[in-house]
Amino acid sequence: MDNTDLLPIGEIASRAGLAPSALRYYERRGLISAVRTSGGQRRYPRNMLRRLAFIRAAQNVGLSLQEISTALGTLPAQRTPTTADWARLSRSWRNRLDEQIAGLTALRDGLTSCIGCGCLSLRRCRLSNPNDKAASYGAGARYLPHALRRSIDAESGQQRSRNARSSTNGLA
Amino acid sequence: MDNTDLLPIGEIASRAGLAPSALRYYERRGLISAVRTSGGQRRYPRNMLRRLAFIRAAQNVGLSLQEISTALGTLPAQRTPTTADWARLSRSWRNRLDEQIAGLTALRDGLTSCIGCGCLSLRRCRLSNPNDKAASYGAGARYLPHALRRSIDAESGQQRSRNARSSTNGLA
DNA sequence: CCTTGACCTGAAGTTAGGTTCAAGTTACAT
DNA sequence: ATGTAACTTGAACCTAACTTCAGGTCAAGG
Repeated sequence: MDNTDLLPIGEIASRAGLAPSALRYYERRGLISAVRTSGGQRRYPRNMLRRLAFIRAAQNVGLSLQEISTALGTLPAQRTPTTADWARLSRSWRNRLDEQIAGLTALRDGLTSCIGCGCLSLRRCRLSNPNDKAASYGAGARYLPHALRRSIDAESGQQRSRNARSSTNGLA
Repeated sequence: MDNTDLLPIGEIASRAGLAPSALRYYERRGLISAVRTSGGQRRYPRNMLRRLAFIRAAQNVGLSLQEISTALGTLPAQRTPTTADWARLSRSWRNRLDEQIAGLTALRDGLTSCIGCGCLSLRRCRLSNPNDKAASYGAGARYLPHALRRSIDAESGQQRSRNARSSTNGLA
């Protein structure tokens, strides 16, 4: 029951439902660490499973490894995190999930009315472009979860350079 | 009002809220096409905006370009798609969104109870690994939208090759 | 005619989150 | 002592959905 039992990477990976390569990758990214045997092999304490579980749960909520890394950084450095520590970290997920759910619900409802009226991609449709006015579209999409969002006000920007304002009409 | 007014790529892109490079990319992927001027420049009819709106809406629902491409392939080849055509395509999105919403809701509710009991990553938590048994985790995750899912039963597989069965216990 | 902004192509680069490979080393059961 | 499964590393590769770049062409106003 003492934590002197250290597990090799394959064992930990298997129990966490991850590939060993993923654990090495996480280590490179600074999300986890391991002690080493004299021969250089990684050994993990059992509570690493908690950390890995947290990482997976966070990913499922839609957080990037970057965000997860930041969150993990707020854990106490020298003592083993308590359940309260983990709970604190996961508390903020709720809002995120609420937002995601709200966004998808809005999208669904918009879609439903579109199907009802057959207006998809015609004027007055929340899901799509008005007939001739640019990009007022996407009103619903703003509520979408980050991982689901594409091409709307993303930092990879779709009309940020030249040709943003083309000619006949602007951004409406 | 006749569709002899053909728009250049910058114009169409701007109105659709996309980058010209995205349109060229879609063309390479076979999602759209364009007529060309004698000089080889692309010209798009106005109703291309519908198609682009569809593509964006579909992406927002979480479909990949591959899936969208398949869907577009079911449109009538020689006539201009009607609103009914577009509505048919988008009808199936509803189920998808319903599933996504249900999945996120389940995840949120699981999270809420986890926060309540402080059990995150301990036994009996729907969001995380049981203390010592591998990967029964993910039950909730299966309901997650494709774009949000990672590392659970994805085709990029996390323990599919060797070391799937490590030692002390299997997949539970 | 001439300028200039928009357009063309193919190839390469980008980000995220890993996986796969090659070549070599370690750990442990027998 | 030894066989072999599991481990090590760095580098290259992977998918998706694009963007960026280089080098060159087109279109339209004046």
